[in-house]
Order: sequence, then C-alpha cells, then structure tokens
Amino acid sequence: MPGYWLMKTEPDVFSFDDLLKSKGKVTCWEGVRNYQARNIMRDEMKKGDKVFVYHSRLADPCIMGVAEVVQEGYADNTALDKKNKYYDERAAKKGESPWVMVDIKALQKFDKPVPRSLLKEQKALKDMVVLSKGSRLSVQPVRETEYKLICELGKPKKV
DNA sequence: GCCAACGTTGGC
DNA sequence: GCCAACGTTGGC
Repeated sequence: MPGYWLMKTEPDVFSFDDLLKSKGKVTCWEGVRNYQARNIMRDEMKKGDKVFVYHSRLADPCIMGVAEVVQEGYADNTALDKKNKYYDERAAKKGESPWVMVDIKALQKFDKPVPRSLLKEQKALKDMVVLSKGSRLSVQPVRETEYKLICELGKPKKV
C-alpha cells in the first residue's frame, strides 16, 4: 500500500511544469532544511508513494498534480557546495550533509489544479495538514481518503 | 533547559 | 507587502 504525501514549492523557484520539463520528468527534491520534513523523506517516503505537488505563496495556492517517489531518501549534498543556494555552512564544516532528498517523477498534471479555496470547502478535508493554520511543514503526510478525493477534484468528470 | 530574539514561511 | 505563526539559535 503506497503512502501519500504533499510537497510544497514556490512555483517561481520550481513549478510542476518545471518538473514536467525535467529529464525523464524526474527531479531531486533538494533544499529542504527542516528536520521534521527531512525525517519524513529519510524514514517514511517509499518508492511508489504518491506525492501532491503544491504551489505555495500565490493568491490562491493550489495542488498542481501528482508525482511518485522514484528514489528514496539520500544525502542532499547541495548543503556542502558553497556556491549552491542551499549551502549550509554548519554541514559543510562537518563535511557531511545531514539533509536528505528524494527523487520524484511527475505522473499527471491535474486537468484543473485544485485551489486551496476549494480544499477548504471540503468537509472531508478539514483535518488536512496543509489547511491547518500556520502549518509550515513543506513535506507532509496525506491520508488515503484525502488523496482520492483530491484526485477526483482535479479530474472532473467530462460532462 | 528555558525562553527571548531572530529569520523565514506562506496565507491573505 | 503585511504580519501571524513557526522553527531555530544562543545567552543565561
């Protein structure tokens, strides 16, 4: 049974379209510098798990589509590269990155990206992590029921 | 080990 | 752009 996750990104930094344009529609999810999110990527995300890609910091943030984990957690060595924007001086001094990334592959862009405003209208989604006030976790779990409902919202039946 | 100060996230 | 909420840092 696959797990389900949601990963946030600012679309001007890296968007779902950027993922679709990536070689093999695969990218490494670099730059996460938060321990809770790291632990999820390191310990919990498994190959074949489904991942919602969420665009944050928009007037109406939205879930753009679905990806899957194709490579489980491994060291994010962008932390060691001084020229990289995700450089982490403390990690570099140790000579070893404590940070972790996974690789994900785009599976499907929603016909209609699912906006946060629509998520909030769904009673069944009221406990979603992403909707809780002040939630800043950039890699977070999604329940199977939530996953299925959101996929339906993203692919409305043709009339 | 507490907690104030700080920097960042992210909805609005 | 504002600012509340959050995670991290560092002085004590």
